[in-house]
Amino acid sequence: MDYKQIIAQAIAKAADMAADEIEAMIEVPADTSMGDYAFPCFRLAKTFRKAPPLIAADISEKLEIPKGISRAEVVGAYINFFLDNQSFIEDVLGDVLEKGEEYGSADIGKGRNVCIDYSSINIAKPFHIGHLSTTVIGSSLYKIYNFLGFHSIGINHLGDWGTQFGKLITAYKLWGNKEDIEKNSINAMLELYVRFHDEAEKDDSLNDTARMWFKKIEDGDEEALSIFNWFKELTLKEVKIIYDMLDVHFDSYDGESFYNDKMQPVIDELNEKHMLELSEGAYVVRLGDELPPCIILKSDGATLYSTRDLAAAFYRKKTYDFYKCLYVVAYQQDLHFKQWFKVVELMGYTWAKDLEHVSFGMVSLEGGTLSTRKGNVVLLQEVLEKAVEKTRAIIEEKSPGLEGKDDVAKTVGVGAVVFDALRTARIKDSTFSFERVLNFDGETGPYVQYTYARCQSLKKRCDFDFLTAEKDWQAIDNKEAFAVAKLLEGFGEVVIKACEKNEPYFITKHITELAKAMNRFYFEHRVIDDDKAATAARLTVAHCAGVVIKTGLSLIGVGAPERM
RNA sequence: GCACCCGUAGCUCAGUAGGAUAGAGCGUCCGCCUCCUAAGCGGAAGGUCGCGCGUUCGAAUCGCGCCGGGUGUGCCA
Repeated sequence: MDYKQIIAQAIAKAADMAADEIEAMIEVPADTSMGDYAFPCFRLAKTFRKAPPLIAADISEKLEIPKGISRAEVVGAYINFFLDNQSFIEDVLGDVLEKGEEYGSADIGKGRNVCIDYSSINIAKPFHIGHLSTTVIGSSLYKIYNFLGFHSIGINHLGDWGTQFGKLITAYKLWGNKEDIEKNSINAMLELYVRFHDEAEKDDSLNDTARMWFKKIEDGDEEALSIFNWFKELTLKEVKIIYDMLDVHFDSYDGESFYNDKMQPVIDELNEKHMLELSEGAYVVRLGDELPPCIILKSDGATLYSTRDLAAAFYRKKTYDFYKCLYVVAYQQDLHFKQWFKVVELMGYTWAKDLEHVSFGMVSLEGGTLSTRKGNVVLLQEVLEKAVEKTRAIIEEKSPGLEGKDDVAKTVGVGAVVFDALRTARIKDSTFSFERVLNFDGETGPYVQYTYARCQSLKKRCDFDFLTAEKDWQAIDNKEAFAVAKLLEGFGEVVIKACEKNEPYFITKHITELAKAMNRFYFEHRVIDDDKAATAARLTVAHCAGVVIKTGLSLIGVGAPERM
């Protein structure tokens, strides 16, 4: 089934060259009218001392057309290869039928653990659209790695440490009340936090009180800890609602507080290795001319996030013996990760190369940057609710008789938001817009889901078992079915590429293309008619497209409704 | 100042281990439901691939230099 390889062998034989060398030169033409595979002869000009078009003609003449290829055609310096459409379609569909939802999966990660640090929310802070990227990218990677045989470990590295919690307790003791917090949860905490900052500007002694409360947390004071843990519990409870909506899961919630007692051994080791240097009152590790030094201990002796990240990395290596450890964190922290990765390397650990910062771009609002404290935020829950609401309205308009409207509205609405967040390369900045997220036309989540529902609907309309029925493959010997088959065939490679580059959008793009091809097929060819064998063949196309669309959607964390 | 990232159609983006006339969606305009879901399909218009020089048979893609935007740049995370 590896056509590239088959073609390479044939060319190699004709040109008397090494097959692997040839294979690396074979490409896929941008335009399918120029074939399915192409071999450019430009680079052979030097070795053969002939003009490229002549070389192409010579090779073509000696070429034995391999099985599965219908013809080879010389165009200028290119030899273009055309697949035998019918046998190709049959092969691919057969493969999808056989493997089902496993189609595209692999076992390249067998026995390997991959830690994925994503979402990593802050306690007592609302979940806004700025947290969407890390959450859905991380969650998608979690699924992609699992699909390829790895064992993913999802880690929500909670932001549950720091003086802000001293501030929060101070504010709570002064102005808060239990009922309000229980009732309004994060909103109430945020209000207290904002009020603290307002009041502290007038009365600096509040900051001292806050430091005192944080010290109490550190010292394990019972009252301080109980308030702190209560805040933590309420925050997680509220955020869990969003994670459930998004179908996002974690295997660990070990965050900053968890590593509080695990930093000293790292500091000791740095000391033993004579890597710590006292500089301007702080202890730092020098990283050479390329990078600024990494601060390990502040001049007051306190630790920093680098220290905590180091401790966490050692803990994860020891606990999970990871093959890779990914950090799905915005690009603002590029330097920070480069620095402490370098520290691990300088400590002599070769696994430093397995640490990877999966960075992504910023989300801003039309009115400027996001700021929790200034109230310039769009809450994710609000976005999801609006999307579901809008979907609900569309359903009432287009399919008023639909069963399970609420479930479908949820799957489609939430899917639209997630799909939108995973539609481009991670690194791109984006400006959040309700207009775009709530547009369900064109290359969107609902479009792909709609195509899936269409495929399912076709199957329901068929009154015999098309899977076991005899099929007339000639009925799908057309360019639309061929286009679907090619995209089905390319799916596995795309998943691997998405994994290698940690880019879920490769999958988003591919299933969008597949949906387009499927819709074209649907439009051009009546699927169900009186000819049973032909109907069975055409339904197989729809069925296989549906299988792969569903798998693809699930890998980016989007559901596939059976009808919509 | 220095480092990193980005710059492709009105907008949002693909395409960047060099390859054949630079692609898609949105928006705009024009068509297609007595027929399997029109959240669909087809078509039109729309581009000095930020600019210049270089490497190459060939550059949106590689190198150098600019310009524009973003991020970061020692005790926040």
